[in-house]
This record gives sequence, structure tokens and C-alpha cells, in this order.
Amino acid sequence: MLDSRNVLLFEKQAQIAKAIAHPLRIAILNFLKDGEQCVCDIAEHVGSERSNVSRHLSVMVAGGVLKSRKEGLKVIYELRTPCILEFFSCVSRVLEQQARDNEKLLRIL
Amino acid sequence: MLDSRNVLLFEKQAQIAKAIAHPLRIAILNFLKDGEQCVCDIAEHVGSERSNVSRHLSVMVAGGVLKSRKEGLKVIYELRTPCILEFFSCVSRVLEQQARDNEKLLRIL
DNA sequence: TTGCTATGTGAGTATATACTCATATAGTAA
DNA sequence: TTACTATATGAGTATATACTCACATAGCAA
Repeated sequence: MLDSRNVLLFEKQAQIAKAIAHPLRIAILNFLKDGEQCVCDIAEHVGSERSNVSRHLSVMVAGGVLKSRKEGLKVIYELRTPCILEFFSCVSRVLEQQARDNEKLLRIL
Repeated sequence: MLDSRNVLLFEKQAQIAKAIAHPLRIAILNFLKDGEQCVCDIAEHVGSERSNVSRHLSVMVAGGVLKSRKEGLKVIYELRTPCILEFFSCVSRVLEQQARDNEKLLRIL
């Protein structure tokens, strides 16, 4: 059985995973891969309301995935832990595997 | 701006991330790290209803994180892509970074 | 000061997710 | 056949999340 120490750890890990688990947030992470950006430019790039983007950004800050700083009127966001990007290389492998399995299935049918 | 090809990719990636983003599912992944298991043993290990665990497992199968096979009455689940575990090593680094930042903050106060 | 811009947040709604209980299905064994 | 076990799923409820619109706040410039 699980002890309470592990339960706490799993909750924290889930929070980080949740911070990534949304198409818009993944689009934002991909945009920030090339460098820090303000909310307005992020919103324009992903094609969504600033208020909505602002909320998604704060989810990622809370999850520890992004950090921010003020610069005049603007708030600049950037990746806090570059290894987040490694996650996407694993995700690519999962997708490749799925594609291979689908191909195999198609050949059977 | 994003093109529709990217939007589709981000949605697929988000599905995979969502498949991981739950404390119970992370507990299950940690349990399966050491080898395949049936639903009943997984449910006992994580301390939750079998019906609930069964649903969480199907979320992870749909996300491509797990695969399953029947063996008599039992259904055996196992990790499909071991690199999923790398994600948790990145998550550990995020948590370490958070801990360091908190420490820094405490020293200021 | 006033006016403008960038960001954040409250309120409301819509949708998605998690959980429980009851039931259905599939396989085993007598 | 019947009885039992493991798993999956429908229905209902509770909670969480996403989104939009309106408004508040903070900083810049005139």
C-alpha cells in the first residue's frame, strides 16, 4: 500500500503534469522554447484571449513550469526547467508507437 | 500563428499528458514500473475501488501510456513506453527547483 | 492630472473529470 | 447447468477546469 509521503509526492507530480496537460499550454511551451515572451505576444501567437492566456500562464507558474518577471507594463514569461522539453521527446515516441500499432492493425484488416 | 497541423499535434500531446496528470494514475505508473499487474492487485496497492481503477487504466491505455492483455479472468496492464518514467525524473528536478526557491524566499523573510 | 496599454481577476456558464453504486459481461470451476 | 470471480460500464452526483465578458490594477506618457 501507499504511505502518506508517497501520496503527497504523487499529488505534487500530478500538479506539474496538469500544468502541461492542455493543448494551449503546450502551444505556449513550444513558443517559449525559443525564448521569453510577454502575455500579449503569447496570446497573439496561440490565437486566444489575453485573459484566458493569462490564466493558463498562472497555472504553469503555480506548477513550477514557468517563471515570470515584470518589465514596465509587460510581464515576461519563460521556461523555468528546460527538461520539460524532454517530456515532449518522450511524447513523440509514444505517438510514434501509436502510429506503428495503427499501421499494424490496418495491415491485419 | 499556429497552423492546424500543430493544433492537432498539441491536442494529441495534451491527451498523453492528461493520461499521466492524476495522483492515482501516477501511483499506478510507479507500481507498474516494477512489472505488469492485474486490475485487482493495482486496486489493492493504490487503495481504491476496482471500478475507479479500471477507468483510470482505460484513460492511460487511450493515451497510449499503457497496454493490456487478457489472461484468463484477469486483465494485465503494463507500461507501453518506458520513457514515461523519464518524465518523472524531470518532474523531480522541477520539485527540487521549487524547494530551492522556497528556501531562498525563507532566508529573505 | 488624464488617457492609454498590459495584465490579472471576479462572476457566470459550459464542459470535463472523478468517484460511487449497481449492473452487465466474460471466463473459470464445480 | 449454476455459482463464483475479475473487469468494464451506465447512471447519477460532485467537483474541477476552461472560457468569455466586464472590470480592476499597475505602469507609462502626455
